[in-house]
Amino acid sequence: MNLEEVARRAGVSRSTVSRVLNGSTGVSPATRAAVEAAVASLRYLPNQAARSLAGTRTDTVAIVVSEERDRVFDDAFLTGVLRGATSGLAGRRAVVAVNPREVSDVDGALVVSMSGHDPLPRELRVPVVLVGRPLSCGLAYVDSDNLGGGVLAGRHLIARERRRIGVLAGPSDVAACVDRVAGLRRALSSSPPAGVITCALTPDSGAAAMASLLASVPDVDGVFCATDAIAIGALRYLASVGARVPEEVSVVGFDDSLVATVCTPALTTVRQSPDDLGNTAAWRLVAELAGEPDLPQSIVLPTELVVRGSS
Amino acid sequence: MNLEEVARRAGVSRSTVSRVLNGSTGVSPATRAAVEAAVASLRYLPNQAARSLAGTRTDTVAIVVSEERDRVFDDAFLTGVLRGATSGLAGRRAVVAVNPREVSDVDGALVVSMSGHDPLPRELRVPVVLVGRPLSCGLAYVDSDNLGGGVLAGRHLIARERRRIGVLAGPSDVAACVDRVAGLRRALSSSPPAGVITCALTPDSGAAAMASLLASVPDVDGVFCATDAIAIGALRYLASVGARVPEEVSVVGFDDSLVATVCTPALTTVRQSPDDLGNTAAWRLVAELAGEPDLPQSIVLPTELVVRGSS
DNA sequence: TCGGGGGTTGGGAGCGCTCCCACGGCGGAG
DNA sequence: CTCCGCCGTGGGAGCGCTCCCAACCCCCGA
Repeated sequence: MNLEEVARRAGVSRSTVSRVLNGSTGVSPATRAAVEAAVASLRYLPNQAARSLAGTRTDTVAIVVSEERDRVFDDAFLTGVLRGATSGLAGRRAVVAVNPREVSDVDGALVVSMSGHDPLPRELRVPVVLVGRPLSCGLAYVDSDNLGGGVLAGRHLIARERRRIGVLAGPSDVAACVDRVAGLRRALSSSPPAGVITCALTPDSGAAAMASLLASVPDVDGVFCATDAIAIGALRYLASVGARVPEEVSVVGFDDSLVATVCTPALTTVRQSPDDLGNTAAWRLVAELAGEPDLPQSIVLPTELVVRGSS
Repeated sequence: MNLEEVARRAGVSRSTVSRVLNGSTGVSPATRAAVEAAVASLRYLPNQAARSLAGTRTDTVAIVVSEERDRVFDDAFLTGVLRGATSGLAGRRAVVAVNPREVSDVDGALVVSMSGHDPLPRELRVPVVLVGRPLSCGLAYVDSDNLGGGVLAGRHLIARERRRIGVLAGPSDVAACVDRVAGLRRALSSSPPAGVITCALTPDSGAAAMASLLASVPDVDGVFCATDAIAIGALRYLASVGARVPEEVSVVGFDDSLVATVCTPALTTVRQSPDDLGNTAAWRLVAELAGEPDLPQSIVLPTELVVRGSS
């Protein structure tokens, strides 16, 4: 089943069918109708390989998940982004890859990378949109309003009359964490945090960080954690030393992952929407591929405070 | 950059380069080395579109995530399968799709579908391997040993001297749930469950199911939940009515998702490995595409009981 | 010495499509 | 009425590769 057959069926030429199938300017309505009828009755599907070979585009976009370290991504974050992205790709094929080097023959790429300094996106010779703000390079990106979310968390802790606030900040090379903590600092401007501990993005690391925070600031009464995973560890440690949450210490996380609703007490956190992130990034990439002018270099999606029992 | 250039650089013909790049029988060692050197120095990457067009395969596999209902999949399950699958695809490209109808121009497909009766895989005109046992069709599949896991859970409840065991069974058209419950029944053969409630795969639905189980079997002392998500709801409901877990009621889940470690008490559950599932399915598909004979129609991966505080 | 065969290699054809140019027919202007 | 220009259409070229067949070379046996 190829163009030629459709053309024969419609009583026109290959070229005309191609015109109808594509942008198709300058085809008379009658001809167009005939072609469309032939396409429908033959259930014709264009051969993507031939299209790519002859044309200048592949109608394929790479989704690169750069997961260098162990499971830095919240699984729900990743599936959300993936789900949003695939639905926003407007008919283009999505090839997923873990390694950007594997990527070739695509029109563009969506790169989900936690590490803010990842040089790999630059090596792709196609338009790239990042999911998550990069720390170093100047590529287009879509990100949650981590700074604003941090501000919300900070204001909330202040409203709860917390005065000795500690921060479990996550890694210093993860832009999202950096921004979240920056937001908190902004909200706390008059009274800076009593202690800031960097840590990895796991509950265990969060627990360890909570321990050292408590060691250096024994009277801490509020803890802002850069991610829910860290907060889970913090809660666990606090419980293990008998500190009451939220009476003695308020704990606020970030992400609103599923665990935030399940832990005890349920976690006050800042919600972001991974689906929207993926979807928006896909939209931005598609727009760029379509040649739309004046596209924003960065897009920031709102975050929202969700108050639960831990604060 | 095309074959011709590589050929010129290596001082051979297009055909010879092609031979080296592919299975390549009958190329002299010297020639092969020259070609490989040229390929390397030119950083040549074959054009996938041209390959697909000229050859009989596309080196592309579809990963179809058939997520009809709302979020039936545990996110961690999906990311695990995806991660495992992409790494097991042996260099083939993976295109992800939500709808099998979008899929064309692929050599084969991996279908992750919760619904056991999905007719869509059959419509794909390529080899298909399912992740998860289908209820109706006879396609090749890879699945966790849900039955065996159910048996482990049942034996565990018996060892805990539970005698009035209830089941929150999940939906009756989800093969994994059906199998898990069947395993439990097998372990409990001499004393069948005191009550079986079907429910959706969400904590809320689990909580509601726990309520009706408690209504019909007030003295229930053990609950087997077909998934951790259901178990979370059950725990929540039990806590809300003041039932002590595990003293009065033992609760066992299935999946060993992250929440199982976070809830209170931590959940005894059956562990499966989504990564292995995806990886094995990919391997099976690749083997079939490579024409390997005598491939198993079904592959079942082991599950493992993880005992925590809830039982 | 000559012919035959196997191991290597080269080149043509063609996959299905897009792009581009050329061609025919029609209407309006001169 | 003729000429020009435009709209709509057809067909050639060629994208980069694989597949197939033919050509070649060298070594062996007769």
